[in-house]
Amino acid sequence: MTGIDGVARALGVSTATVSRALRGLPGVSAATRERVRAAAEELGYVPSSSAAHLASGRTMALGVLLPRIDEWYFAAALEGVDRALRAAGYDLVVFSLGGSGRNRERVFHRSMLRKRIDALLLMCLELTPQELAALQQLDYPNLTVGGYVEGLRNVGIDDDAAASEAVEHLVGLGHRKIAYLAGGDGHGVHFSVPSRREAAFRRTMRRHRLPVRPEWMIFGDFRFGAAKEAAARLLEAPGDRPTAVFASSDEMAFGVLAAAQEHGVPVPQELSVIGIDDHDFAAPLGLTTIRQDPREQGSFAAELLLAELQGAPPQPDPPWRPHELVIRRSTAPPQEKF
Amino acid sequence: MTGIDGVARALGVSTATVSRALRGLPGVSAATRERVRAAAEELGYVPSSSAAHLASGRTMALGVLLPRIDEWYFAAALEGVDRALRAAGYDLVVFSLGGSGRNRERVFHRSMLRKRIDALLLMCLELTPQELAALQQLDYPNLTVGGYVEGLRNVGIDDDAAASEAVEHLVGLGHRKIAYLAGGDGHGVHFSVPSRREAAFRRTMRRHRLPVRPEWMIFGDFRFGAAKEAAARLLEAPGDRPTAVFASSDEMAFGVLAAAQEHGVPVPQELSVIGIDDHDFAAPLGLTTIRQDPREQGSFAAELLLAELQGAPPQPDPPWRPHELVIRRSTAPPQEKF
DNA sequence: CTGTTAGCGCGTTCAC
DNA sequence: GTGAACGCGCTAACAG
Repeated sequence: MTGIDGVARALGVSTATVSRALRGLPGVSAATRERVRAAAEELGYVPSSSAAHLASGRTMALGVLLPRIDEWYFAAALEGVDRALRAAGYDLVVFSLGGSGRNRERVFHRSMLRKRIDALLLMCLELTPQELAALQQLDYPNLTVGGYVEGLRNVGIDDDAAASEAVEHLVGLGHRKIAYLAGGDGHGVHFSVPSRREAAFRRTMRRHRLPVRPEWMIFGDFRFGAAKEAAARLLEAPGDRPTAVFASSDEMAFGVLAAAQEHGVPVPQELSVIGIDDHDFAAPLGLTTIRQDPREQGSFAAELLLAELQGAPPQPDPPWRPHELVIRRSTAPPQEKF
Repeated sequence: MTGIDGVARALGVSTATVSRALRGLPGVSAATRERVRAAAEELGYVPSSSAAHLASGRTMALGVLLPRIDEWYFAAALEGVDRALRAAGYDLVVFSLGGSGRNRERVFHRSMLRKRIDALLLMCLELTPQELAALQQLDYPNLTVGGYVEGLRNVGIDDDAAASEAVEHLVGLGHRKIAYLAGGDGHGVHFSVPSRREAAFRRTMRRHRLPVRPEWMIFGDFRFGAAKEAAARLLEAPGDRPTAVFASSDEMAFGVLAAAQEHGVPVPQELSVIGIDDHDFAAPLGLTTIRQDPREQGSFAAELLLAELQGAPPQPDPPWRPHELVIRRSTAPPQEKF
């Protein structure tokens, strides 16, 4: 709990010298620097981030605002962010909306504004105009990851292309009767990814002159349980059945697989299933999917922000992060039934 | 970006009055208080947490140190912590070891020590004696959640009892040939939960005079893929086959279900499966399990720490958090084969 | 290469 | 009920 002057006094040098030595700034002889390091180590001295912030204007911390932590994409992206920050000596401050829109106001008008962070990452959120204004007023360097906000730069995959490639894969296999399993709005926290993917689905279907049947547009809220139930209803419905389902997330695709299994519908013989994500379970379950890498996206976004904090010119338009079709056992040509 | 004196000047009062009014301290007339509030709102004033920290000694932030963010238990517990903190106006600083032991040293000797937090939560970690000493020296109020560290208080379920009840359930159904699927050490970050559960398994088996067969003690590293492969090897092995598997986490139990399905082993007729967690997928998949609630555990732990920060006497020994057997479709009496 | 000094923006005594 | 002044622990600008 020693302060900087404790170290300084112990060595008979000034606090400025200690500060410079410890931060690797020039203007300190190698000998002094070593003595300072040793003394700091000895005394267990670590600078106070608050005092350093006050004096320097930098908090050495980055904030992440997200809808909730306990969801595959968010947790993985957060891990990626943290990895990048660690490498740069930054700390991570997390603001979760906790799955409800309730405390948005509080977050935007209290926590975030307490000058605890140097930059802000928004994860998969849509903002109201007021919130956007509040954000711009703070003028932290900021970035969106995995979502689109008008007027903010975004890091993530090209959801249009990704969804479109999924459909192309199915169509290429010969499918014409394709159902779409839509994701939700993040438990009360609207975001724009689901609508992009759905729009891409519709567009691609239209391009191939394939019908988009309303009863085959089902909703799974990005969750296993809900997706399984929706898929079960789809499979139980009388009349025509789709030969393929495009689930707009892997977790929902798993729900489709579970429903198909319970209904005795063999995959891929009678039903092809494709997802988006390449969730950890996808490979062992043999799910064909469009892979994305949230950890990489988080790291990439954090590094972009860190570079700007270190004076790099803001990159106006970050490149799409890669996605890739991974073909496994859950998709195959449709089996004609006469 | 106005400071406290901006507000003070705008009203012709002193900064002390502004500070008192905004924090709800006594000694301010209702009228002045309201004028201050209005002006602060108007000017968009929010106190700097760093300055407040320096002046008051409190950061109004809590730190969480965990092995990695992107795992079911950790992410959910973190969400619970965040919920409790939000309610109390605290911020959350996350230190992830990122799945490797590499940066432990850095975390313990730099980040954590930068006086950014008022208290620290350790999630599922084991500490070296040196680390424990470093921690005690910091003398933050601290707590372990979901893991056991000698000398620190722990919040979590009674893993002994939980694992034991799982075995009792199987034994009660008539199973005598029970395999155990062990979890790993958190990707290089040792922790003590796996060994507790395994010990409880062995003890309970012994109590019932049931054999613990080495070839039925398999390892799944707490992950779906690894668990599925281990279970597949178990099912393929020549000779006797267990009638039940106790997986020490739900995610691993899912791996067993997947392997059983691929090998045409019907669950629960020829194989009963039980897990621990009550993961989101457990109900839709019909998995019998021992439920725990990591969100609640996180909230509970955070509230304990917050109470102590507000002067409550430290609770020496937090009560076990509840767990509960949830019986679903994956367990049944063994089917005798003659 | 090193030391001195002046704040950073607040909370907190004391006075009044 | 209110204000003036001090200091939290550090960095940055300037002197030497």
